Amino acid sequence: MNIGEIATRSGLPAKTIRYYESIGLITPLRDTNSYRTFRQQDLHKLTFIGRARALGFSIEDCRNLLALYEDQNRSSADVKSIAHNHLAKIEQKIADLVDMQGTLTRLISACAGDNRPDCPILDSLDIQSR
Amino acid sequence: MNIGEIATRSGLPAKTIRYYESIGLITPLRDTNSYRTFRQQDLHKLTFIGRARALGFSIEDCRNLLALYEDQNRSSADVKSIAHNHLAKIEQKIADLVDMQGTLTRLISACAGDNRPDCPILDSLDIQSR
DNA sequence: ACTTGACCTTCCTGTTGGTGGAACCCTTAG
DNA sequence: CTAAGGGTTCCACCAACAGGAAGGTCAAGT
Repeated sequence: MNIGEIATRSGLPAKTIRYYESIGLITPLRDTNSYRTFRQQDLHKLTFIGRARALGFSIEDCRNLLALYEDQNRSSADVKSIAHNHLAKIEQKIADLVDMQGTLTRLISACAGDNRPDCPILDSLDIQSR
Repeated sequence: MNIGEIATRSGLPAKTIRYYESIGLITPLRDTNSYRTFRQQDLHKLTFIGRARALGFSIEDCRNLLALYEDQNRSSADVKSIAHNHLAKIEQKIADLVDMQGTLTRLISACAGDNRPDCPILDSLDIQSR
């Protein structure tokens, strides 16, 4: 398999796949013409990474998850731990964003949104108003 | 005011303030010794930017909000529009994160988290399982 | 006058996870 | 023979800073 085909099959852009190779996530073989040659296991890994990334895992998390994935002697506790830490970060992000959402929603609904300059949104950002 | 003092007063790191100058958000004066000299209006702007950033606005949004803030002939509709677009992005992010949260929560609770290798988290990332 | 320490300066690098483009090579069909 | 559509490397860029090196400046204490 050349990079174009594996890109289609894995759903990842060829650029991304080259990048993943450059950071050592995958190690495709090379043909005599210097083209990358991907095996089934590479497709496997790339699909795995694509799914993990879709769940928001960082590249470093993906690297660790891949290592566990390939380690038949792994403990599921290690996987769970990575996932748990990741979930905690996501929940923190959600909390932060929901805070912003609340404030913005309030400000937006208080703003007339017409051609006059008065604006509670700007007021709340201005030091004067506090 | 030197950079240290305005950093304390604005709550922003000196590094960040220098960065904001480098991208043209603020334009402090310079003393003869080449030290930056900040006026009250600079503190004002930095505080404004800090609050906008805390609401998740991008630097470019901040730039536009600052311009509107200083434009006495602004229309509040323009401010509201920026805020509205930003809110939409935040809500999209929340939705994405909540999706991840749901999937992760399900997977984590299905994972034993013991010293055995079997792991539904890895299974769900593996192509085999679909 | 000298030193010490706390400021300040610029410049360069690294972060995360890629994307875009240039310049060039390889292969195959018409 | 040439053109299209692969592939290759390398370099630059994005956001929004943070860290650190190397050096200039200032104020206080001795």
